[in-house]
Amino acid sequence: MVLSRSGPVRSEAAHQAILDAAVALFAERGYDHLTMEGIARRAGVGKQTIYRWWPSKGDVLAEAILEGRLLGRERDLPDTGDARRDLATWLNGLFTLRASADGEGLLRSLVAAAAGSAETGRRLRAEILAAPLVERLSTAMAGTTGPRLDAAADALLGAVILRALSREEFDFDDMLHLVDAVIGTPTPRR
Amino acid sequence: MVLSRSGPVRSEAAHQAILDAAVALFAERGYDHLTMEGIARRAGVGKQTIYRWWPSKGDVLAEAILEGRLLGRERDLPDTGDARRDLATWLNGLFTLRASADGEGLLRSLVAAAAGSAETGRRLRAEILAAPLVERLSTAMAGTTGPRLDAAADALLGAVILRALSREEFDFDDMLHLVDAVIGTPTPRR
Amino acid sequence: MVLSRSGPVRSEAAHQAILDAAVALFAERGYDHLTMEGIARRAGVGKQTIYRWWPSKGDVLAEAILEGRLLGRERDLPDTGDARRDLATWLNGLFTLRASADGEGLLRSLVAAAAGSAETGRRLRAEILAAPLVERLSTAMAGTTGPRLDAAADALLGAVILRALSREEFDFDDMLHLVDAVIGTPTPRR
Amino acid sequence: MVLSRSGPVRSEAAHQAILDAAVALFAERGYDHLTMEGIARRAGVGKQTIYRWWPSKGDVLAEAILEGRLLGRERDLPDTGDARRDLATWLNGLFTLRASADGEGLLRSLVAAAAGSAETGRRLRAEILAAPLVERLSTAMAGTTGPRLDAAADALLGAVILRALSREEFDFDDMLHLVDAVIGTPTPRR
DNA sequence: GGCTAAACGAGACGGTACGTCTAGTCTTACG
DNA sequence: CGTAAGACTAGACGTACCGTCTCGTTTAGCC
Repeated sequence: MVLSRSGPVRSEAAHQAILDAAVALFAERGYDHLTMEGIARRAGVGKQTIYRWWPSKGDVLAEAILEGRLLGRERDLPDTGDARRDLATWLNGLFTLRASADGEGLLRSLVAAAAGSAETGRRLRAEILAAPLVERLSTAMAGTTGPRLDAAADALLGAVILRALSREEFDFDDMLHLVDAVIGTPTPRR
Repeated sequence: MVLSRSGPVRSEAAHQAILDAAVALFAERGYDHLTMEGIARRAGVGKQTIYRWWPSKGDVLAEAILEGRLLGRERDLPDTGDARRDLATWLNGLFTLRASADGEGLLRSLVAAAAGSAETGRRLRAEILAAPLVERLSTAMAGTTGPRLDAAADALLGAVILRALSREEFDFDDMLHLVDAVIGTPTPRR
Repeated sequence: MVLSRSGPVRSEAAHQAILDAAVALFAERGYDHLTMEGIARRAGVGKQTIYRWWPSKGDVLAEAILEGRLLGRERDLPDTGDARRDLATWLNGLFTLRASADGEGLLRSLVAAAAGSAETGRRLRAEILAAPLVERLSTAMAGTTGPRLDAAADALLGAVILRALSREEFDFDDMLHLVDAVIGTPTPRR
Repeated sequence: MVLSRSGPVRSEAAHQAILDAAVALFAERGYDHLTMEGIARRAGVGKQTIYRWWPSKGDVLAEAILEGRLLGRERDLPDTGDARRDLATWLNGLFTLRASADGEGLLRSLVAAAAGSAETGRRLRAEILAAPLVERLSTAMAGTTGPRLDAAADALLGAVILRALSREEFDFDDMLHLVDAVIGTPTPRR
């Protein structure tokens, strides 16, 4: 028999409003302009209601990512039959993502969030690398599995992150080189 | 002929004290506990003296990195003749770096700094990847050069960064798999 | 016969627990650290149960005063035959009352309560001045009655309150002077 | 020679703006609706600027009283030659003071402030009782001085405070009785 | 050697956000 | 339907830093 306490239950409306607000503000202004106070204001919610359920802004964001509110469609890998180009396209898409307002890269903001919040960090890797990427990569690498496959996935995503952090320009060809370096294309041109 | 103004010149003592303080505080408490006010206090310097020469705390840190005050010795690649193991050792060292005080990873703090400051971002990639790594990698990859070589270097460092952000445990073997995935060791033993 | 309503009736246990808690917290920490939340917590009672029966913390306190839970014994006037000294002793006792915890004067806390709550204000004067003081004063003032007697009582108690608010030190002699000033002792020796 | 520190000096504009704001808000809404945040907002000042110079809202108010911004003119005693009536008039004026907005008595608010802040408490007694009252009282009491005179002054002001706290109605005649009780008018009528 | 001007330490300023606390209302499940 | 529990919106608390702006003091070159 369960020792269930009485009393009101978590408000789903507030829960959703908070996630909505967090995602909207994150997309508009980036991670370090994201504030608990701002989220509460936008969501029409008391600050305490946020602190009651999440310890930090990073964790609010982490839940939003998990629910696919951030990076929702960007995780879809194209499938043209050419895995090499598909991967490069997907990586380029990730690299190119912009937050609408001031052009601050969304990926860079996501990295800032990950650096500041353990939960977001865990999810950044887990969610983005999820099934589709690893699967396609496995095929492209002739059935490689296990730690070696994971390493390859980390290498691809990590390289894109590093490049986003560096603020340099990279184009589609650069992403192709990256894919080649990782899936080990036999004769790299040039 | 120079139109030289009169008056005192930049105080080298203050300059060094600021960098020292910034590095010390960064190592002790990580990037997001690093504050301009704290640096000024520790350095025994007026805040204005910092703002006069650097626009943000990220840029103070960037200069410290450039001068090798951060990651000084960690950038040295061991040379045992086995490039594969040397690279894995070096990557593992980078991954393992801890800030002394509260165990927050130094690499993760560095990433936070890079996410917040363009200058630090530029240098994170440029300084760490500098000559030694790329050179050794080139040898290990049978003379590969150009964008493909850069891609390989990005992949290695990026993967380590991603793994640091994820807060998961990775050991030396995992780093070996990573190196294998990138330099394309022919027959990876599982 | 009374048309009695159905359903549960006011819980006497809760009622008493609330008053007990309020008195205890008031004595420990003074009026402005007294909170509805704290009372509810200490009494093991829902906040709503308090709000259902009292509009403010001041009114909870007011009821406690009425029931003699606060200032219970302090209202007893000594009776040595010397009304002048008896009154001074009683006033001095009132002035000297301390809340146990941090030494904040109980009388001062009571005044804070009275300033914040009409009900407490009413009772502060009515309960403390009640019968014994006025009666003794009447005797001491040779049978004075009516508004003049009330004024004298107000003067005595008010002066003590004012002195408590001022945080200055007053001793027994000062209280004697006060009594003399009000009951009009013929030749005050300096 | 004074060891004076360098650096900016206290802003007189901010200082005055804060006192102005505090007085205005106090008069409008009473002591317990007075907030540091509200003062800062109204004064156009950062909260820290208030906390830098005063430990609590009570102390801000205390300074305002000292400067005569509160109770400025109310401290003037009329002088018609009839000390008894002059005193009653003055006491009645004090009792009758209203804060404009919601009718909460100003004197009661002042008492709340005094109960909460040592500095305000000290000044409530010291400033209001200052010279004029004591002097007039001395005359009215046939040259009485010293502790007995102080006691009489405390009795008058204290009684008015107590009456303000009690929320009962008192009229001019009641104040006359009070004065009579204290200055010892020989034959109190009725 | 006096003058000018910038760099310095110190730190006050108007602000924003923090994370905590309490107010008073509302919701749920129990008895 | 009164209750214990506690979630809700609202907003004040006092603190920490932000980046800017004085202050007076301390150096340089320059006349």
